[in-house]
Amino acid sequence: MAERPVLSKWEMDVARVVWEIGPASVREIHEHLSKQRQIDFTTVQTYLRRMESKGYLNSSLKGRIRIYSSRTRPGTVIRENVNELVDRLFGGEYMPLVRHLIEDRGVDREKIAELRELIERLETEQQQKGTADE
Amino acid sequence: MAERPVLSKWEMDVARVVWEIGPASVREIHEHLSKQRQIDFTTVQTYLRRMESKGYLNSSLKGRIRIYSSRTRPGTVIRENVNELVDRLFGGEYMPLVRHLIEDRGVDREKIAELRELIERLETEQQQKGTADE
DNA sequence: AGCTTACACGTACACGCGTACGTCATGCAA
DNA sequence: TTGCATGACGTACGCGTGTACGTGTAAGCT
Repeated sequence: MAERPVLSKWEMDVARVVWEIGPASVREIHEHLSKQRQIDFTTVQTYLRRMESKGYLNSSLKGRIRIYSSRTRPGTVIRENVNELVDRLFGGEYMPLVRHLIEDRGVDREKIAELRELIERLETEQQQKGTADE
Repeated sequence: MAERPVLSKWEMDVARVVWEIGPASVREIHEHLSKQRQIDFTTVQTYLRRMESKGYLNSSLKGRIRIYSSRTRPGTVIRENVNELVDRLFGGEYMPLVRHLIEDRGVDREKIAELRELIERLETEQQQKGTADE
């Protein structure tokens, strides 16, 4: 578990783009981000540089163009961030967050079905582990 | 929905204490926090000052002691933070986060029961709304 | 060959945050 | 009544972050 400095708010957006489009030049990443918000080319460049030095990205020169690629999988970064929030806001317990989410946001039929299916699956997995114990 | 500057990482911890113990002096809050981590009295004082100017706290002098109390309910702040994270990491969709939480952390029997109960309840609520539609 | 464009890279700068010191006033003890 | 303790409040400082400019250089166009 690499001990990385955290990604800042906006760096995270850059990371999301890199995950989405894969290894890419600054320009490509910038173009992608520009669709979502006004942001300067060199600002993106700075983000990428910093993210590389933080260990989140790799880069190499292809000709005179620098290509950045991700060193971290989305799942890892998401987990780190979610854990952080769960610790901070819910004292490390994640069920209250689950509860908050579905109570606060509300669920339609579709989501209920999804949840139902999910716990169905988890229960059978659980049972398999369970039979070993008893 | 007051447009407040966000609470920083550590300010959040202070907020949690204020929510927990209610209106309190700097010293009381500092003592509470000290149990969790080494932190200077005046640092807490600075946090409280800044949090008041951000609109999260009220304060008044009781004699020569300043008493801080919360202007915001935990639910509100939690919601803001969770929304922020859901936007940033999951593009605004909260179900992927629910999924992430229970898949990543795993659930024991107890939690499955809790979930089951929760969606049971939601379903009946849903149904009541549903009958109006059809 | 000279000019323009595109890009890398160093540098900058203001603001927020985490942390704390120093000063001044006030209340209590001797 | 003269200290000492306690607390408020102003101030500071370094680091991270959001943002971008300026300079140098290489590639392509004329």
